[in-house]
Order: sequence, then structure tokens, then C-alpha cells
Amino acid sequence: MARPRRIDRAAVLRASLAIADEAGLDAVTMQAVADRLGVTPMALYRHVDSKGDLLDGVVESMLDEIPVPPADLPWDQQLAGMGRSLREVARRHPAVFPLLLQLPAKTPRARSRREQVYAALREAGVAPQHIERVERIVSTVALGYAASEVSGRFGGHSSRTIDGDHRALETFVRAGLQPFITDQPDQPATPD
Amino acid sequence: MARPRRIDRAAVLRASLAIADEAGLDAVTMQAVADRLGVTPMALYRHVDSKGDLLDGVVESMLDEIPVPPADLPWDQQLAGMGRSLREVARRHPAVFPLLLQLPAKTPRARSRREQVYAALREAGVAPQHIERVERIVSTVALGYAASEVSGRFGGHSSRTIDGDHRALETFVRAGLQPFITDQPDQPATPD
DNA sequence: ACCTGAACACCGTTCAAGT
DNA sequence: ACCTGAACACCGTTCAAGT
Repeated sequence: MARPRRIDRAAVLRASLAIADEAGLDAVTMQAVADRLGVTPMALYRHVDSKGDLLDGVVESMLDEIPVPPADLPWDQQLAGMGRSLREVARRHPAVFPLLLQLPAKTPRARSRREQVYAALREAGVAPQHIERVERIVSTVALGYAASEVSGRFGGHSSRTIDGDHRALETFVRAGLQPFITDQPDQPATPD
Repeated sequence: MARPRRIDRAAVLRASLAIADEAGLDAVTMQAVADRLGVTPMALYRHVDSKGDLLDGVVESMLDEIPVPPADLPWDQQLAGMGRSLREVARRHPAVFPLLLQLPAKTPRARSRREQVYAALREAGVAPQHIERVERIVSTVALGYAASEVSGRFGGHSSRTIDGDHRALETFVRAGLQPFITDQPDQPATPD
């Protein structure tokens, strides 16, 4: 006889993320997650394969919090907007966010975020044969910088310094892109 | 009566790193580390405060493997050389390397690596008030990119693609630096 | 179909005791 | 000073059993 399901995978991931936000990654225990959902630890195994699978799911679920930027914005504002969103997600989930840099970006969700960056880079005039490479670079700076901030790698600097940092980061990326833009013949694009 | 010490902190960190390289981060248990050193797990606590302390030590110990580049090289070759070294360290220690992005860079060792980058950036002509900021950006791309590669975030692409990626990364960084270089008045530096 | 009780092997950490 | 034996609370995971 079929029972009504009391929890599902999404609920498990949500509870896990909440615990990580409140008490850190080590606090995310099958026991703690189960407690928060009002079930026993064993019940979780119907919805996640293992703790590793649970963690992967939690990390990826953060991608949903990055909004799709309006497509009618200029490319540099689209990129800057995504960067800002990324920082907000990082600050909301400081314990989990850094793991994003270790998650293979081959899931449908990761792919869709990547497409957004492709679109902005195309609009910027980046040559087609460089688009994928440049996306990897741009995404890595944004991700790595946000991760470094929330994991305290830069030490505690003031919010004023952090704001300046991000304006500098935007300047850096815009300038770094130049050699890959075709309609700028004075700066040669890298071969291959 | 003083016994001869059979292990020290350096030996503990070395054994831990070797285990992580061979079998991954999860394989690094107090038991496994102790086994490799021929002692009991409890013996480790005289040399590390906790497992977290052990892991921090292992992560930081990787910094020793980055050689100091010859100071008489042009700045861009110094930077490129450090980037290459970083990639080699990452490939030697794929399980541990990504944690470098989460380690507060305030230890003497991290500070000394940072000074090297400062020196190269000064030689490049980066304005003094931008040096620290730019170092954070440049180090983050290099670290983040190497970490992404070894943790498989980019998926398995061919070694040919990877080489192209790194030439592109160097081009990107060189170009991104331009706005922060004082003796290039056509590109205004960011305010603050 | 979904959840639980009982059980298993393993984990990090402590503390008093040995040399 | 350095290492060990014994013990503790906790961890992820399994499997048969309940509804």
C-alpha cells in the first residue's frame, strides 16, 4: 500500500543547505538533516545515493539562485550583473559556495548558466573560436574571487575595500577581453 | 626520561599529502596517516592540534613546492613562470590543491609568495595604490584555473586544448593589467 | 512506496598510564 | 618528552521488517 511521501530530494537539499549556512559544512550530518526534516537518517537514502551525492546536489542547487540577466542589457552590464549575483549567493552560503569550483560543470543547470556567458561574450565581439576558452577564464575569476572572499582568504578587509576590489575586477575583465575581440585589429588575438 | 622522537610535524604532513595524492582526501584519516608512519593515531596529536589543523598544514605545505622565479627575468615571464609552477603543483596534488583557495593567505609562507607577485607587478608598472588589489585578482585567476582543471570542472579536454587555454590565460592577464599601469595614459586607471 | 530499528565498521578525540 | 591502551560519542551505510 503506497504511503504519502513526507520528504523529497529538493527538501533534503534545502535542509542541508540551511544547516551548512547556519553551522558550517561539518554540521551537515545525515542525522542533522534528518532531524530537521522530522525523519530518521535512513529515510534520506531513498532520495540521495550517499552523502557525497547529497553534497553535490546542495552545491549545484546554489546555481538556481543566480537570476538570468535581462538580455537587452549591454554585454558588459550583463557580465557585471552576473558577477554581482554570484557574490550575493556566495555571501548567503559561505560554507558551500567554494565547492562550486570543484563541481564538474556538466549538469544541465551549469550548462545553462554557461550559455548566458557565451551570449554576452558573443555580443562583446569575442571570436567564435575563443568563446569557450574565454568563458572558462571569465567564469573562473568571478567564481574564484567570490569564493576567496567568503572563505576569508583575503583576510577581513573593509566593505569599502571590497567594493573597490569589484570595480577593479570589472575593469580587469573588460580589458583582458580585448585581445579576443575580432574587430580590434591593433591587439592581435592569440593563435589556435 | 626523554625518548627520541620518532615522528615530527613535517613527517605527519608529508605522509598525509602522500595519502591524499594516492587515494583522495577521504582516505586521509588519523588511522591511515599513523599507519604510514608506524605509530598509533593518538601519537599524531602531539604534532597536530586536530584533523583540521593537520589539513591546513597539508594545504599550506604545497606552497613550498612553488619555486622562486629568477628575479632578473622580465615581469611577464616571472608571472608566467609562477603560473606554470602552480599548474604542476596542482597536477601533483589534485585532491588537496583546490583547498588552497579556501586557506586564509596570512601565513608567512603565503605572504612570501605574495611578495613575489608584488615585485613582478611593480616592475610591470602597476600603480602602488593598485598593487594589492591587482595581486588578489591575478593570484585568484591562476589559482582558480589550476584548481578547476585538476578537479575536473572543465570536463576532460585534450592536453592540446589545455595548452591553448594557458596561452589564452596569459594573454588575458597581460591585457587585463593594462588599465592599472600608470605610464599608459590612454587607458584610465580605476578611481579609488 | 516510503520509512524505521537494529546492527556494523569506522571515525576523531580524551586521558591516564607506560617508558 | 613521546607514545600507547582503553574508552567515548559520533559517523555513514546496510538490510530486513513494518505500514
